[in-house]
Amino acid sequence: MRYRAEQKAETHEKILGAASWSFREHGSEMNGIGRVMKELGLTKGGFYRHFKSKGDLYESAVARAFEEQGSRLAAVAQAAPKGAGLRAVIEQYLSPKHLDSPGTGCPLAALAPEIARQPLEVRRRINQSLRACLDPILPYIPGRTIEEKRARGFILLSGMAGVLAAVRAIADSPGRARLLAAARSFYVETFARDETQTTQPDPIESR
Amino acid sequence: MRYRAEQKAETHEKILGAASWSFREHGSEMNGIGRVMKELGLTKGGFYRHFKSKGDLYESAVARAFEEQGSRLAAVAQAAPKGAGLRAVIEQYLSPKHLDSPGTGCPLAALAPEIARQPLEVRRRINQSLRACLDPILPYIPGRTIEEKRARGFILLSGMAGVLAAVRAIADSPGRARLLAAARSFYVETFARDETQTTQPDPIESR
DNA sequence: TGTACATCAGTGAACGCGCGTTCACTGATGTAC
DNA sequence: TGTACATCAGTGAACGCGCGTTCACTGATGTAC
Repeated sequence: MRYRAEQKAETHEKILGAASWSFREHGSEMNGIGRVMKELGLTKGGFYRHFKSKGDLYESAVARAFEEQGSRLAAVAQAAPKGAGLRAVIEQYLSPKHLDSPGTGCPLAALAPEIARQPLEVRRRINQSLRACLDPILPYIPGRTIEEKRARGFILLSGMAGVLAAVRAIADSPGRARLLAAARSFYVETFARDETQTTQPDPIESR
Repeated sequence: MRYRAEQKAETHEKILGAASWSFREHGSEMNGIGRVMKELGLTKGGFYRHFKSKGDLYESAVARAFEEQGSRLAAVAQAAPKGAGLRAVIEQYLSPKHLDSPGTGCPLAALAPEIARQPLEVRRRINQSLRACLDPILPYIPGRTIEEKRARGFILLSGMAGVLAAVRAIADSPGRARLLAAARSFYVETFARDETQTTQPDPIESR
């Protein structure tokens, strides 16, 4: 049957969204096209009207996830009080909510080693969106050149992603919460201390 | 055919070693029992004389990988000049060699998100070996209590693992090297600066 | 010391299963007249 | 406005494949006598 004219674009978006969630939540290998399509109430045969292959979907879905993550970071930074943008970003990133919802969270924390195993061509495309994901927080990062800011932003984001992934791997629940809180303090102190001290007087100092 | 009495234990070790490498190099889902056994010149049917299931192998191999990583960290720290143990650990961890050999490197950098998706029971067992992996570097970490040292050690190791995994995901080779070097400087400065200043006079200060 | 037997690490064929992908088909909608 | 036709998003059965797992079998070695 043929549907409304915009239907195809809508379905395409729905597949992308569901896959973007599913890949982050379960990893690429554990989650098949069939499952993604079934979640949307569709059959897997129709998938190939929208994407060339599973690899094509993976590229698009992970790239999309990085773009979404970038938007989220930008929104959090902008919503924060003046001079506390980076701190807000760190606190959101290392929050219990982000810890418990990998499917809607940062793709770096959910998929980094898996992305590293992808062929060069796939990594190249994903790298572009990773860079785009970093851009929104660069204004909040100290550094003389844009390259310095980029490097420091990358170190911050990948470090936090590592902590998040590692804490997710821990079984003991109170231990998780404690380590996540300790990491939050550490990253705020290390990356956002200057920010809160110099740009705005802030009576409540962390630690 | 029956082999020498010690043969079984030897084969068991060989499977464990090959799987430990293979899981880190290719991830759990992309690497099957058949491939691991074939690498050893064996057939996959014989696998079940040594392990209950693939999951059993995964647990053992990842735990083994963490223990090996712990030994490596201990060796690096002990081989370093007095007062530069942590710095040596960081420089080894964030070295180009470690970057290019995930199969023999830190399992946290190669598998963290995948471990996070494992059932609770598996994570519990792996957590023990993760903790054991952390122990060797605790003496080099500042902190008033053992819990403080553990938290700080965890933040250091998981942060570096995140950086390593993220750099591995980058396609551009000079960019990789540059970011890895920047991360190395950052972690040395942030975690090992006190060490080189207080415990031993060191004329060459990083940065 | 020599012989018969039990053991069991490893073999290789077979299994059911879910995967990614293909394809003939369907039928509601857009279009041409 | 009404009718005939073309389009193509989505269906559902089928495919080959590699996976994890099972199992009857093999045969060199250890052990009992």
